[in-house]
Amino acid sequence: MRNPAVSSGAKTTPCCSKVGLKRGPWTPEEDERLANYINKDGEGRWRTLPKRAGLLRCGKSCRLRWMNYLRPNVKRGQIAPDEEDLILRLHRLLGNRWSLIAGRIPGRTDNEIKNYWNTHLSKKLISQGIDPRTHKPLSSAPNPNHGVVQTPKIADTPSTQKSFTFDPIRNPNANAFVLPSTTSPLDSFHGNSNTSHDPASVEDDQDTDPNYCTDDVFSSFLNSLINEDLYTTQTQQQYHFGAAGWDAPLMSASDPLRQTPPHQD
DNA sequence: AATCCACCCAACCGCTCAAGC
DNA sequence: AGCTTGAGCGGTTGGGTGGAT
Repeated sequence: MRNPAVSSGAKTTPCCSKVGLKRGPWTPEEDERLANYINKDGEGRWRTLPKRAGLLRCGKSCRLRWMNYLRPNVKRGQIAPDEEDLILRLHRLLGNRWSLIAGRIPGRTDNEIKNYWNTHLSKKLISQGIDPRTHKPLSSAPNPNHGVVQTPKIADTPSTQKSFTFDPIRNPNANAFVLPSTTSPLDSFHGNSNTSHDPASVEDDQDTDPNYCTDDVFSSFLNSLINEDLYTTQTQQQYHFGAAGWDAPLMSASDPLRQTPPHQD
C-alpha cells in the first residue's frame, strides 16, 4: 500500500498538507489561472501542473477542481427529475460506483452525484421505505440503523459490491466485467440467476462464466436502461406504494427495470 | 437581533492500480 | 522483479448557509 507521507522520498513532491501549500476553497484568481493553463497546455501531469501554472496547490487539488468545477462541459445547478431517475437506476445496478454513474450522465461529476445521493436520494428512498443500499423495501423488523444514512465501506456492502465485479478501473481486465449473481436486477439481462460468483475469480471465469460479458455489451445494456424512461413513465400507474415500499413490481426478479420506484414529486 | 442547529456541497484524505523506469 | 510516480476512485470532513428558536 502506498502512503505518500511514507513513500515520498526526496525525489517526490509531498502532498499540499506537508509543505504548506494552499488548501480550502479556490479563489476566482486561482480558477482563472488553472483554467487558462489547461486550456492552453491541456490536462495531465497533475503533479507538476501547479508549479507550471503558478499555483500554490497540490496536483490532486488542481485535478479535482478542474474535473468537478472548471471543465467546460460541467453542468451546474439543480439535478433534473430525469437525471435523478437515471441516478436511481444506475445506482441500483452499479452501487456506489459514482464515476461509472457519472459517466452515464452528461455534464455531471462523480462528486456531484455522490453528494446528491447522500444528501437527497438516500433520504428520499428511506422516507419511501426503501433501503438505499439494496433498493429493496426496508425490513419491518427493528433496525438500529433505521433512518440513519450510512455509507458503508465496500467490504460491508455485499449486495452492491461483492456480487458485482465489473470494475474497469481496478479489474486487470479493464474491458470486461462480470454481472452480479443471485438476485441481481440484471438477471434478466444475462439470463442466469443461480450462478454464485467469486469476485476474485473474474479472469478465470471469462471463458466459462455465463455472466461474463464485454464492456460494449454492458454499455449497450446500460443505454437500454437509460432509454427506459418513456416506458417507465407509461407504466408508473402499475406501481402501488405501500407502507413497506413499492409493491409487487418492485420485487419482480424477471424484470429489474420495473423495480425502479417512480418519482414522488 | 442573536444564537443554535441541521443541511449542503466543495474539498480533502486514504487507498488502489497501471505505467514507467 | 521491484520500486516510484501519476492518476483516479470512493469515503469523509468541515465551512458556509439558511431556517428555527
